[in-house]
Amino acid sequence: MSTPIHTIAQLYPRLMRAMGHLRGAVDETMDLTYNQYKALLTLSDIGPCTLNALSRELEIATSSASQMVDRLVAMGLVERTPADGDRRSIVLIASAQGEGLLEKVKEEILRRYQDLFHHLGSAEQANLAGAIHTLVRILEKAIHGEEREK
Amino acid sequence: MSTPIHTIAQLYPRLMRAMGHLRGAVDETMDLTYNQYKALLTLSDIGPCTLNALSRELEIATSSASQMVDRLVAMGLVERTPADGDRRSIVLIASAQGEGLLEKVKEEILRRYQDLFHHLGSAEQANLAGAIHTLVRILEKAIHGEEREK
DNA sequence: TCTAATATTTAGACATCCTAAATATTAGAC
DNA sequence: GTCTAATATTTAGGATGTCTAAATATTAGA
Repeated sequence: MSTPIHTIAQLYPRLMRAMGHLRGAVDETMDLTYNQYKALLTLSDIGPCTLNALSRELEIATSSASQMVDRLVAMGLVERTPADGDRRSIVLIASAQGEGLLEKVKEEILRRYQDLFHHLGSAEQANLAGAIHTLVRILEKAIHGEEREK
Repeated sequence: MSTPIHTIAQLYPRLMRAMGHLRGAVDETMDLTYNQYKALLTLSDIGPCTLNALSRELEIATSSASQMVDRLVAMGLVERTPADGDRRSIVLIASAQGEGLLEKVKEEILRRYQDLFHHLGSAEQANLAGAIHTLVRILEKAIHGEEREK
């Protein structure tokens, strides 16, 4: 038996390692840990939100998100303000400094990828970009479908 | 400017999140942490090796690998034996139990992926498998090229 | 108004990672 | 041949990131 799903499961370990290298390229470009980068980026992407919403998006416990935000606030990258309307809630936003850092990291990632991929011919670069695009599109579709089922 | 590399850098956050879901599917299928799974799988893939070789492969400090191996040995999944020839070295191998666990996890990942992807048509499943295959092939080529430069 | 639900934080525990230092062994200069 | 430098691993101490459970504060609803 060799369905596409078998192929995917079989490729998973190699995919995992290859992605590790791609992530390593990101790690090297910043002072943040990868999880801090992920949290800041998520916050910037989804915009002002509560701690609850952020923890749901990151798929971690609310208490973990609380501590993560503690560190980001201490670094001046995120701001905590009380929500008006519900005094239990707080509103989180990426600070101007946080947004600036994300911008800088984005540029550095680009430079790092140019180093990593400059050996590939332009056809292979285009194939890679196409494969990533396809992967993201289909995975997002599958994940979205799964979430609706719950 | 919009080269393929720009596209890749731009897609990176979405790729990271989508891959997170794929990894989540793995996490749920086992009692090991993800890092323990990764270490065990790597050990199984590269075969008997020293701690140094394993830490290089996992791209973590040797001392971190030492602790990781401590836990895997305590669980009976890995065996530490003194290397003959160089008494400073040890040889690590995945135990029969460790290999058995990897086999079981592989089957469970397959089941999990069948759930995750069953909504997609077979054409989309084939596209996804193709994209992953392309991604792995090209990333491994780029990484290999980079390592040679060092 | 009192109880239950919701939003966040705090506490305690474990895994993972790091750097630096300790230990043991081997290799190489001389 | 011996002494020093390099190598392989472990141990120690510290930071982050995660969890569950419990504490606190506030809101919603019977």
